[in-house]
Amino acid sequence: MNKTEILIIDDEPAIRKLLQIALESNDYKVWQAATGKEGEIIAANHPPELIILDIGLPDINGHELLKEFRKWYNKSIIILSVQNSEDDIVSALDNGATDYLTKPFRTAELMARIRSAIRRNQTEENNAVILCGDLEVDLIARSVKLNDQLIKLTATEYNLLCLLAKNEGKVLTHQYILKEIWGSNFQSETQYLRVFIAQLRKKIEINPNKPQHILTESGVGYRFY
Amino acid sequence: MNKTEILIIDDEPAIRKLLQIALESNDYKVWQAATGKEGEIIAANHPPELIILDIGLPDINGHELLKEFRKWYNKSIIILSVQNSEDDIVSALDNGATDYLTKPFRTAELMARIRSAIRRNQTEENNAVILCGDLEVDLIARSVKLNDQLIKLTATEYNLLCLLAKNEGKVLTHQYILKEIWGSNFQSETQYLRVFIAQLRKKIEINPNKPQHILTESGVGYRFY
DNA sequence: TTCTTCTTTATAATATATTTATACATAAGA
DNA sequence: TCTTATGTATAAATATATTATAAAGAAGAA
Repeated sequence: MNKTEILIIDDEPAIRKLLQIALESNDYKVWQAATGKEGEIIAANHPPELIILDIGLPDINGHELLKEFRKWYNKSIIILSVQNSEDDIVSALDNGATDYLTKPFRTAELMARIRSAIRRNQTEENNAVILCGDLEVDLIARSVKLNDQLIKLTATEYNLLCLLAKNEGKVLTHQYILKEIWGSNFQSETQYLRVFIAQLRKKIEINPNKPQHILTESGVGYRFY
Repeated sequence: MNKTEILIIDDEPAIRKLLQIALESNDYKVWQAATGKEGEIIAANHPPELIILDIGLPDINGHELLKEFRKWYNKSIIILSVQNSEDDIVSALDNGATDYLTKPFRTAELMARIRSAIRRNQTEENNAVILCGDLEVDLIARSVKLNDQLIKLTATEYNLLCLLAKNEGKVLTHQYILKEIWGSNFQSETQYLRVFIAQLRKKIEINPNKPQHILTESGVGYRFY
């Protein structure tokens, strides 16, 4: 079982330490950043399930940083602040903050608000197990079952299937899939995708010639059911 | 445009009035209940986008009521309370409350928290579907349904239908459609358009000879309903 | 190292979509 | 009524996309 990752962005070492201890004892994996810049880098490299952001950072205005995050990061962001001004709170919430707590905060309350925020992240899309007819994809165990029979997939095959399964019913374009699985330099390598789709079909379709799960949308991409 | 509906469950008439005025001036439709029982009935009959629940109701324990709601109601519930005890807050959040404010609250902050809670309810999927009688175009999934039956369209057919559906009721000229779908070098290829309109009609019209959705505006273009 | 497994590249066969062509239908004006 | 402009129906020809298959190359484990 992978631990849920949380990123703390706060310039006060004492607060970071306090949070770290509280979070780790609740079985979270903690990343820490003392500046906004550092926080952005860590978040980009290891997108966490939740960000705790101190609004009063030395290097960058917290409200601006929040807006920056919200351009690409859509999980929870809890704001910590010594400011208790209503304007600050309203502005942060309207810029997409999930919650806003003023320092000093009560640890148990913060933990409850963190649990609540993380719970809300878990929409069906990022569910732990995706069920689809005879097919079952367990995102935590990284296993795939067809009619309760374990199926062996290579890393690439698994990643591809996950991407499709997480977007059940949606057409994913070739370009999008290539970008997600191989990276943005591979967006024109449609052939890779074809080979791997064929391999996946051989493994997860009852009749690979008449696929039930991975459907072709000619000229556009693939769709999973 | 329908107003977003909010249900207030609070036994204090003064608070209800205060909230009603604040909410209505922010263009919400407000339902009110003075007891937990009443609140459950209203919520069941008119499921609101958000519930504001006073935890200290006379007829029923607020925490129990919250649990009851969470068995079937999965939109936002904001708790109001005179209690500022950490246990109360933690318990409410862990039982599925979206947020928790203590009375007296600051109106602007409450409004911001309401906006934030409602914003999170709105997944992209709810916004990107064009409904048109028996026809449904899902722009995210890139799928088209006729009477809830999935219809298979080619890339060009789909693009054409989208363009028409996005401009429901407007006449789109041949030239404009050709420019949008095929590019500006194809503005004189009226024949392409005719072929594809015919194909679309075959697929989305109950009776392609008497089209209900794609109407011909002779000499000008096409109009979608 | 050697063997195995996985990924990348390449090719022919097949399927699907788009374009082009032709015949027919309808309505408006001379 | 005939002509003309516009639209519909249909299908063949062409272009493009996809599948099936296999071999070459790369990476990893024994």
